[in-house]
Amino acid sequence: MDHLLERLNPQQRDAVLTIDGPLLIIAGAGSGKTGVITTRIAYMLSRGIPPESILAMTFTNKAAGEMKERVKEILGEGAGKTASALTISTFHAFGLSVLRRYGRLLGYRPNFTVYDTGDQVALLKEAARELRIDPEELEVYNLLQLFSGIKTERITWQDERWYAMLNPSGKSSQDKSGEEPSRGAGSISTFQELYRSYQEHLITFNAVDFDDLIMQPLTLFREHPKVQGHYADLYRYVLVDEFQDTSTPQYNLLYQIAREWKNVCVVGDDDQSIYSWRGADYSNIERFEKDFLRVKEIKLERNYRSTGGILSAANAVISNNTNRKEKALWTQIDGGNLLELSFPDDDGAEASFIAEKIKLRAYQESLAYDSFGILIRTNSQARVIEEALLEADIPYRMSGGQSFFQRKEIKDIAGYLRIILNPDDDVSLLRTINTPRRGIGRRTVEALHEIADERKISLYSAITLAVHREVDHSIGKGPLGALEEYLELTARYQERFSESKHLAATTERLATEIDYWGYLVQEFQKSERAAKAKWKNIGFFIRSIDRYEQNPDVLEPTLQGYLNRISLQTRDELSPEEAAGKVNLMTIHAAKGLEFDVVFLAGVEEGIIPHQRAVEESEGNLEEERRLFYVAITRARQQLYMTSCRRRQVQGEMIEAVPSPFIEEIPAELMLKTLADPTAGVEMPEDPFAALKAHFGS
DNA sequence: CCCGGGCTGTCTCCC
DNA sequence: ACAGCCCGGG
Repeated sequence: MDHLLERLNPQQRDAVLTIDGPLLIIAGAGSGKTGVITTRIAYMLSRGIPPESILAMTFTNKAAGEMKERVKEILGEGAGKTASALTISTFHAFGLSVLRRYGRLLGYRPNFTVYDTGDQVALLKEAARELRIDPEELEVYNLLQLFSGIKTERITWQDERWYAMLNPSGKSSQDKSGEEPSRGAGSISTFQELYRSYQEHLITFNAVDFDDLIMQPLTLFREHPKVQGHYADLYRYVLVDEFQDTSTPQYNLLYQIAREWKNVCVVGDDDQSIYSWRGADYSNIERFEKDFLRVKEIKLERNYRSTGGILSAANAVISNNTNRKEKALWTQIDGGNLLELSFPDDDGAEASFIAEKIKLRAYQESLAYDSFGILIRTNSQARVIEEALLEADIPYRMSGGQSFFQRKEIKDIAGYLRIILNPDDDVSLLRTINTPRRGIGRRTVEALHEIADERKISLYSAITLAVHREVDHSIGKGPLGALEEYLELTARYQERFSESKHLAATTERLATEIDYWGYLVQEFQKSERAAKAKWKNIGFFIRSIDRYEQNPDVLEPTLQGYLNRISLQTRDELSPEEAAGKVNLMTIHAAKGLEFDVVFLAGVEEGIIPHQRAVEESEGNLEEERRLFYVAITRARQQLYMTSCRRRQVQGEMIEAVPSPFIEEIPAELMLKTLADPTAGVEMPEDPFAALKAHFGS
């Protein structure tokens, strides 16, 4: 322990040693924050604080896993058990565990399902269909954002600025083909009705959405003080990382847990707050100072990551923001290379510039590919870059895009698992009822809906009624037989999953029994490769279930435990092994907390960063976009390349592009403006590794 | 009544 | 260019 403390600077050491009372750590980018947090936890344990009484909240599941690993490392041999007894999780995962334990007090049956965004969309469309509102006329994603705001009490129904965004001018008002639309989809009362229906359906389906994972535990704590007391009593030491990105309900949850012992340490950096669109509010820092009296504040301002030049550029950019805690990040690392800005002709040229440059530098400086990061503002920028990397034979990983678990083929199989666990989950039922095809089409599903809507029961119950002829219906003989088989299949696997404790093997059997492979072959007749790739993913999925079952940290592996876990994994987070030796391509959001020797920031153009929709939405968003730019810059250790295309392909069309206004906020003397060709004036051998190979004789 | 082949709008960021 | 949806054949 002592030697660890010696390695820290005075502020860091203070942060580690202050374990009692409220503590606010303002940790600038690259200030060694993660090390401080993990050392602090290890220090607490070394002082004899039981691991069960420590709660640490992180921002992503990956961060939680890594924190646990690092604490284990610090503690050394034989401390695995101690580390496992710590509670380290995201707010959402924590809320989920509370609901799993006490949800029945709120009326949840123990097998409830967690809906991700895709499920929410499906549910909303269902609700609309039932209210005879044309889903075509709804901007479902915007509407879900509105509902989220309502649920988390961030906005009220009176808040008019939201409606503007839900009524895109000139679109919904034009009726096609002169026919009356089924219902006006743009009025407040319609939205309210939809919201109510959305909520009712969640309850009927025994399902929760992400916001429920925070809001329901709060309700639980309010209505059952004993439960609140249990948690408040248990967690005598609480720590929150990325505090600037906590939302108000998350803060409230934290407060309910920490207010008793008040040993609460929050770590954050207001300059890196980049999630306000999902409710993050860094004014929680001020609330914290008011709610917990005599808060000790420690600022970590020494940066150990970046060269002086990069840091100066970052500082200059962020100083344009008003309303921030004054900070003076400094470094002892010298100025380093200038930042480089170039202007490729189009996004294709940008991509090949990046690929070439990586190849060249990897060769010239023997840099490993994983020391490069390519940052993008939107996922749509990824494709061209991926193509260039493939073309150049550069191994890479795109992270932060669609999660593995959100792929269609995975959601299909997971849909079966979900319906087996919770038959009332209509969203999963609709997904699986005719996938693979079993002859149940639109009409049959409509007939089932009629039965279900009338009685306010789930579709699964409706099927049961129909199959057992306990209700009048118009379903034909063929489809009815198919429905019966579907019922039998799910019932059979309900039994198998409860009997056999081997989840992975049972899932494999299920995939075989429904002949998912045959379905893939059928669906992808034109591309056997596509079918094979998807089947391979199913294999990965089954192995991931197996890993879950084998994981010693999971005390009692269950189908529900697994499904809950994956529903919180909304983005691909690669393990260190998977990422080794690969160039990292990701959005700026996904890059928060990471660092690379060489960083490429692609698309530094007006409309991309700052993003057009962000600035249109509200004036205040410009500062958040600037913080995003700041986060991007501060990911770089040695060198930062920025590219601003002259033209760019947007939705198939080539448009003229203009450099981002943020570029002008970087002092000119820190930046080198270059032409696009990276190889200009440098000789590249045919095989970049020929010289090395010759040298080492391999 | 179901299925496959053509057509259309689409993308900000994510627990 | 890609997923989700509409329409005519079986």
